[in-house]
Amino acid sequence: MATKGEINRQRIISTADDLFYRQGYDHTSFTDIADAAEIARGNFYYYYKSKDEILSEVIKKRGDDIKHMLNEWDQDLPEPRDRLKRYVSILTKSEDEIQHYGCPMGSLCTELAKLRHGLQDTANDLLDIFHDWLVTQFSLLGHKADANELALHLMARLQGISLITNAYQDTTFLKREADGLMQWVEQL
Amino acid sequence: MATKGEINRQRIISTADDLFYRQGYDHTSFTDIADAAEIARGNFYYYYKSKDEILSEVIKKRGDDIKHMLNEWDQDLPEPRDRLKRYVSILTKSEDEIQHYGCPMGSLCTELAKLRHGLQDTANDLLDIFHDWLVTQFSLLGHKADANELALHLMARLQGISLITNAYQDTTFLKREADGLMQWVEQL
DNA sequence: GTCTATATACGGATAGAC
DNA sequence: GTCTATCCGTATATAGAC
Repeated sequence: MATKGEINRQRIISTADDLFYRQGYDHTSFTDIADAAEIARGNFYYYYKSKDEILSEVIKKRGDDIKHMLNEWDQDLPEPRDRLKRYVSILTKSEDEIQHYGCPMGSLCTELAKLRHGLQDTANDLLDIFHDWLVTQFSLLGHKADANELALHLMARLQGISLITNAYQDTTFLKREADGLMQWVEQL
Repeated sequence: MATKGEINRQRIISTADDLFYRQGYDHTSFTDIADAAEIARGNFYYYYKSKDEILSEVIKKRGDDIKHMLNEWDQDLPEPRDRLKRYVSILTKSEDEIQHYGCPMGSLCTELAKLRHGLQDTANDLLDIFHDWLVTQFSLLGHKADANELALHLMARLQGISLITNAYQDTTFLKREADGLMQWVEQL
């Protein structure tokens, strides 16, 4: 049963999630979140006692979302090679978001590193979820010995492509690189 | 002749340059810069009329620094392949900075995109300086037709490696990827 | 649980004495 | 050119009426 309080808590977190992605964590104020979620600013602290706590919940939510997505991929795609291709296709499937706001994980990790924020390690857990899943897929493909290296390599490729696409606000490069990565996965 | 005013202007910009890199632009206050440069906060506006103007000057300085560096490389290294290797070796030569603060250009572009800052295009000019230089080197190497693609590809690789290194605060991956890129340049 | 009003700190930016 | 004092807006966070 979803009480009204739980609905409000969820709305705060998903609104903050969206705004942190589009504007950055530090640059997003309580007023921004309150206005977007249509919840009075003062009423806010009834649900969460600090901005850090909201960030912590946002990261937790993102982790749950990623795990849920990877579980779906595992169920839909029995072949590890198809799963890796699905991973690469994140680029083309979310090219509009990447163009305007970059990668949600990558840009958050970059920002928290500059802020020397205490939740930096927590944000890295998001990278680890993908990393561990990729290691599994590369291992299943018969690259057990260098699965860790391949996983990090592929993640870094996606991060670099996202960053350049976001900086130039243009998806031409992204499309070409996504094609190249698909062939790379194909030939593994 | 360097007047005292010019020395102060330079000190403000190079202090801001350093702090914008390590803390981010938005997160760096006038107080931070004033304290680090040992110049009174009020005295500050005698030299620059806004924080944006300081950012603009910092970007200009970074551009000048990059151009100067590339000119030196051109003079020291007659072979385009050696020049490309020198570019890749940025990673290992500045691995400590990358580990703690990421790539100065990449992290600035990422931040300005989130802030929807008016100087975003100006920051992209820094990327263009490298891009144009890389296009020249790939063309000289006989890859004139796809020099643009190769240049963007290589830049994105460095950005991805820098971001992952910065997030995990570990240079193991960077060293391995730098080796891989060296081989890639060798086999072109 | 929800609202208004407000405390407190710090941001960028300015005025004016010296 | 250099300093102190200060304006004004906004940030996070809290108090307390309802």
